[in-house]
Amino acid sequence: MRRKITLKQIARELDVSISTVSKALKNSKEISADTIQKVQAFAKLYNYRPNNIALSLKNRKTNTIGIIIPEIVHHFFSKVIRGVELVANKRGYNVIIGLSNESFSKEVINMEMLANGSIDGFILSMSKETLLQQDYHHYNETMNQGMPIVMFDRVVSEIKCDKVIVDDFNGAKNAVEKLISNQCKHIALITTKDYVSVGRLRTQGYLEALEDHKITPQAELILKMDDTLDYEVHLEKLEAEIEQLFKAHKNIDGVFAVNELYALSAMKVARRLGLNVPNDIQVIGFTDGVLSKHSTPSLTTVSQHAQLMGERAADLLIDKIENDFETEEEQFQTVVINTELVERESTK
Amino acid sequence: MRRKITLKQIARELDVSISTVSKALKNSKEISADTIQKVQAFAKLYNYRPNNIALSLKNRKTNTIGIIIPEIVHHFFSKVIRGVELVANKRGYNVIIGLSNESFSKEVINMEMLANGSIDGFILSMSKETLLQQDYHHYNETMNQGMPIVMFDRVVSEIKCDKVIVDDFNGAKNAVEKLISNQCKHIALITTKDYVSVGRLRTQGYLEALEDHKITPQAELILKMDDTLDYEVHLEKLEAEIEQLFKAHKNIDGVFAVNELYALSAMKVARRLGLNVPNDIQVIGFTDGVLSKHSTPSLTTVSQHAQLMGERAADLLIDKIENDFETEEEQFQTVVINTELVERESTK
DNA sequence: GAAAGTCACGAAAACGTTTGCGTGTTAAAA
DNA sequence: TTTTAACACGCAAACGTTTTCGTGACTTTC
Repeated sequence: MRRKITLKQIARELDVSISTVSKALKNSKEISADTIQKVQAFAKLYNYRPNNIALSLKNRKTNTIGIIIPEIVHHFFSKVIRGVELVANKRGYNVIIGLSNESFSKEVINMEMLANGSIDGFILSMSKETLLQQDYHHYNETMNQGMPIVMFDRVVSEIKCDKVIVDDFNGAKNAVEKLISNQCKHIALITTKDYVSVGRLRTQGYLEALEDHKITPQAELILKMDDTLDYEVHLEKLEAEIEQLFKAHKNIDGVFAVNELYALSAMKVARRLGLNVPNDIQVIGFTDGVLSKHSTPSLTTVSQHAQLMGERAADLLIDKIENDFETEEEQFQTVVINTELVERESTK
Repeated sequence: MRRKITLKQIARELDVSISTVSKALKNSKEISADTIQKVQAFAKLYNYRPNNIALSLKNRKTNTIGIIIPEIVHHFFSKVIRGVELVANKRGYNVIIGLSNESFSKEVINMEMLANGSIDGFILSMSKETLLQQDYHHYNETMNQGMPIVMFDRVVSEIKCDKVIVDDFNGAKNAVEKLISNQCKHIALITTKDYVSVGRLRTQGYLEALEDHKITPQAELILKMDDTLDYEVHLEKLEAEIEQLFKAHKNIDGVFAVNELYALSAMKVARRLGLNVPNDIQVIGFTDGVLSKHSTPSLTTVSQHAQLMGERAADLLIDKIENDFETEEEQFQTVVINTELVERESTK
């Protein structure tokens, strides 16, 4: 039950000074071979490891990055974390997580908790509440204190920082074009309200795909769900609305949904109405989730490469941290991750 | 771009000593009202916050807990993390994560990286490789250095520490009894090889349920999958084996699977063979996943209350950390989380 | 034999806190 | 006026490192 051994204790035992021990462990040539051997043997015996906290204080560098996300029980975010952890570890960093739970105040509190020396920089995705309130002061304050931030997925142009985003627009456009080339004539869109940037961009992609193919978008074919509440809660409401949509427009033969659950619900409702997927209706979702792969029929989706996003974000952040000799005139990058259409059984 | 302000800087600006500033901020009555007011105003203006690292060094306490898990892209583990984060945050702790990726060496490296002062204690679930190799030296070394460990889910009796586990045995037994009471006469089991303790316990629960009801277990109805490789990879092999099982034993009318994917595969194969779930075959899985809820038919499962496990583990760990005046004669607890049978459409 | 150089090590400062104790100034008590 | 007490503050150590610089003891050089 002995505590971890320190330089001071080694020094006392061996009757040398602390600095001698420190240097000996680093094979400094200031120290005689004899002493080096003696110190290293002793250190090994007692399994000496430098105290990270002391090092952090001395170097003013923690080798730890913070990641703030709205939710962790979510395939997209956990994949991002995996990516972050992967490169962080490879580059000698630890990862500390904070969950905002989609709440503005929890986001602020979490960031303040970590910003006071615990980490060297942030990777974060904005909470819905922050997006709604459009209050970004905490980001700017953090950056003003010299702490770099990399945002991913849910970003906002008002904040000047490095960003990693998915090409939502083209991802959506490609998906809808796929439906069009599969002979769909009446394509419905199931999306979120506009304040979530990704929802807006995906909607735009949908619209442009239609227009490019001389199809006039019909407002009645667009379902905008309010997802402020947890979407599992709104499942019934969602299904009811989709059912209404399908009944009112029996000619719908394609559906593009901006997330996995919406797409699955569409398939479920279709089945309930006696429609076959993909023969009567083809469905494409936008996600990195696990449901798509294992549903029946399995769902064609726009993959976001979440893990890659995490990796890129981590690299971006660590690069910035380690190039502290900043060119003063900050250069911020926005990395765009290309989506990929994964074709499964829900399309022809 | 000014760095965070420190006590020293405040002291210099206000022409007092560092200790005066420190005390003034704490409303010490050693300090005059005037000075307190002056210092606090200045500190507020510059948004002073004590440096966590310095505090950690001084107090020899980081207020951070480490969590080591085999995989994060997994509903069970991410729910556990959520639970841990919830109570950690509530009790003033941060959470730092390490992923072992089911590898022994990564587990060791991660733990060593964190054990050198970065955290006050560990919450962990063993990697499969560690379970296989049965090499537990790193756990014991960590604990010998005075760092408490709480294990969850994948535990092993050889390690003396606090534990949080699921009642795998009774969870499985109840599930199988449910099938029996639903008139199933020939119940198959799809499980993993025995080295994973949870798989073994669930298998035992299955066996005892049968025996309690005077049903003789048949070895041919038990499918033991090798899950050393990522199970998504083995999906095809899994389905093939299940198909073979179903074809060889056409009288199978119930299936108990030790995880979500096995259960889903069973349903899929059943459908392919023209069998109706739940009319011809009833299926129950063991999981906390999201697939069960959204599959068709939705899957009856044994819920593990993953988030609760995380919460209990965090409470246990923090209790131990804060009661450092340990009674020397260590008392370790094992908290058993009861499972719950969530009935959905895959059973009658 | 004196000057210069090498060797092996220690002292001390620094990172940013907290806190016990010492001390100079002023006000109250004798 | 002298003694005592209260007040308001500063000093210094401690947490565990790293690193610059200084220094005493030898060794070499001329």
